[in-house]
Parts: sequence; structure tokens; C-alpha cells
Amino acid sequence: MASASAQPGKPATPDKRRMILDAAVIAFATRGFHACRVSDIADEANVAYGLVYHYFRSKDEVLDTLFLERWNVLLEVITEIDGQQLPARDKLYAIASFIVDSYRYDPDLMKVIIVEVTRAANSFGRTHLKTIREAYALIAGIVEKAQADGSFRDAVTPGFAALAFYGAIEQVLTGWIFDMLPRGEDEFEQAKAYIVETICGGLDAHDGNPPASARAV
Amino acid sequence: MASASAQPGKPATPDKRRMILDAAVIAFATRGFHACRVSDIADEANVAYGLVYHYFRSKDEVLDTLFLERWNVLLEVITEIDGQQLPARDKLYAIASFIVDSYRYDPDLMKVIIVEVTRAANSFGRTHLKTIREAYALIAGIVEKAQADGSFRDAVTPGFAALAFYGAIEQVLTGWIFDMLPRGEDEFEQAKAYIVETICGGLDAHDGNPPASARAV
DNA sequence: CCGTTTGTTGACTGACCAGTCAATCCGGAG
DNA sequence: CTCCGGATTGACTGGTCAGTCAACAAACGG
Repeated sequence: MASASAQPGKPATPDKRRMILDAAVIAFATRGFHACRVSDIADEANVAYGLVYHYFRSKDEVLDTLFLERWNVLLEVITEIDGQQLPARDKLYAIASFIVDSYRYDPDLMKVIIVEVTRAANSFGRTHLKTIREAYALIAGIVEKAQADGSFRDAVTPGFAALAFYGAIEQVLTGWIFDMLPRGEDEFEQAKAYIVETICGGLDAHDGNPPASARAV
Repeated sequence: MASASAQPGKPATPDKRRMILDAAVIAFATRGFHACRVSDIADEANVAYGLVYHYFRSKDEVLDTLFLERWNVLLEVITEIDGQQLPARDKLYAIASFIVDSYRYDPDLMKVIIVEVTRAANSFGRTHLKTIREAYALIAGIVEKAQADGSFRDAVTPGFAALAFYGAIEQVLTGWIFDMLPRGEDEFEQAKAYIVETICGGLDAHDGNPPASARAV
């Protein structure tokens, strides 16, 4: 995560570009993208104002870079999970697990990505729509295969299931981001299980015979 | 929805305050709260710049007003639904229905509320956290009662179920807001059913005996 | 008919900040 | 030692906009 700076005798400072990105995560997470000034990033990185513009064309490009760096990792991970020979439910668990762990590992970065990009319908969200959709498509693919082999019902479309699954995850992260939910090792692990349990298992009591409340609308 | 203006002979213009609020919905939805200037609101409302400040202390207060107006209706509706004698699944359907219909009726307003308030962890979201949480608490209450009477399993906590349920709804609305999902009468109705079906029924195939994939993590 | 209150107008101000740029620093090649 | 190019600095500029305010209009009661 952090580079080894703060060593009194050493100027250190190997990769200023990286330092700026790391500083931007903190600055964006703390004040929000709009309220955060470029000078906040520079200050946080202990770097001159102008240097930010040496490495990035604009403040926007800094956020774009942060988002793409992380989201591409997510896409790779989902693809890899999908490639494994696993029940769909376990695949979904692995995905939820990765995202929750991403938050555990670097909450500020995930906060920035979710709040400033993924959910920002008027700015960066639109810019990165295509990239964001790829994740949905991969998840939908998992559901589709599971429906084909009979391990998932086909009561809802794969695309819709992906939406609900990802929505549940994002809402949990949002709960942590807003301090609505307690954070901690146990909570993180429990959240992973609960997400999958809710989406796959459902809330209804299954008492053997078809649920009484299962009626089409 | 709109007041009857544009009548050539009549100055009309009964309630300027309302006109400003309606104009703000359009302006915020189109450009986003940050990018939207107060003059955009005034122009959209066909009103002088200064009048906005006659009725509202600040640009923020305009958004606050829009949010509270609508969210309080939501809270009332959920409370009323909860008071009825209905299966929990039907209560959840009614709530999903109300929210989806709110979007159908005034997509711009719902877009503004979701994008600029509900999901804005660094600005209005924090301000209105308490109000937002009330909705979760009401939904959690419905789940809790259903678990007590046995119609819902208690595999997950009520609070978590509420989070997942609301998360799924918000994600569907977000899909419409981002133009990721097709909109139309059929799609709206189907979304209501799918949301409840996913959260209550779950994705797993229930073949009579306890689901093979039901294992604690 | 006048005074008061409330509604309405839009030019103006003060603050803020993204992005520019000319100057300086520094490491290495010749 | 000198020169070159990339790294680094931070003062400055230009434009934007939220919010103010002084003036004008309309409604209304006395």
C-alpha cells in the first residue's frame, strides 16, 4: 500500500506519480472530488502544485486513472473466477469476497470509486459506463450458465440478477462508507456470506412445498 | 405534473416558489447539482436570479427541500403499507412498486434524489443520513416481523435484508438513470416483480429438499 | 390616495480555483 | 566542466459563480 517514506535521513521519493495518486485517494475520499482542490492533492503528496500537471493533464485525469487502475483489476478477477470450475453460488461468493476485501484493504479508494465514479450519473459515471457495464455482463454470464445447468432458477433474467447482486454489494459498502454499518473483521466476513445468502437463498421460508407467497404479479 | 403556464394571454404564474422547485429538478437532473448554476434554475423557471434567494437561503436549500418533500412521502407510504394486514412479500412489493412508480412519474426528481443525495457520501448524503436511515429501519421492521411469524427465514439479519432490498431497487433505478436498462410500462412492472422475486425467492433452485448450495461460510 | 409590506429584478462583488508558465534544479552524457 | 532534457517549483491569470443589494412593482389596508 504505502511507500516507505517518512525516513528522516532520506529524501526517498521514488515515484512521485504514485505519491500523487495515493494522495489523491485520501484527498478525494476526505473532501469529495468537487470540494477537493488540486492544491489539497499536492499538499497531501508533499509535492508542488504544478507537478500534478506534469503527470496528469487535469484533475479529472487523476480520478480517471484511479478508477481504471482498480476497475480493471476487478474485471480480471471476475474473469478469472468465472473461468474456474465452481458452483455459481461460490463464484458469486468469490466476487463479493474480492470487493469486500478491496474495501477492507483500501476503504478510501473504494469510497472514491463508488461515490465519485460508479454512482455519479452526471460526470464520471457516464464517461466510464462502458467499463462499468463489463462487470455486470460478466456477472450476468455466470448467472446465465447457472440457469442453463439448472442450479439457478430462471425466475429473473441474468442481467437483472447481476444488477441485484451488485446493488446489494454496493449498498453494503455504502453502509460502511456512511458509517451506517459497523466495520470489523467479523462484519466483513459476515457481509460476504449475507450478500450471497440473500441473493441466492432469498428471504422466503422454503418449507419443502412451493412457498405460499410465490405468486406471479 | 406541471402547472398550466404558457397561456399566451395570461401572466398566470401563481406560485413562483413551486416553479423554482420544479425548474430546479430539471436543472439538477440535466447538469448535475454541482455543474448547475443558480442562473440555470432561474432561467428554467423564467424568473429573475434574485428571486431564488427570496424563497431559499441558498442553492443547497433548494436541493434539501426537494429531497425532504419527496422522502417524507416515501416514509409515510412505507409506514402506511406496513400498517396493512399483508404478507411481508406483498409489503415489499408495494414498497418497490411505489418507488418504481415515483420514478415513472417523475424520473428527473428521482434521479436528483438518488444521485445527488442518497448516494452522495460527501455532501447531502451525510446531512440527511438520519432521514435516509428511517426508511431502512421501517423496511427492516417488516422483515423482522416476517421472520418472527416464520414467513421469512432468519438466515440474515433484518437490517441486512433491508439493505439488500433497497440496494436492488436503487440499482434498478440507477440502471434507468444511466440508460443501461430499457424503460417502458412493461419494464417498470417487470422490474417490480423481479426485485421482489430476487430478494424473496432467491436465485437458487429449490428442488424440494434443502438447497444443495446452502452451506454456512 | 398614501404608506407599508411583500414580491421581483438583475447588475455587481468577492472569493475561489483549475490550469499555465517561466524559472530553477538536477542527473547524466559527452 | 558543459550542455541538455526531464523533473520540480509556486506565483499568477482568467473565468466562473454563489450570494448581496438597492431599486422598482404590485397588492393591500387604512
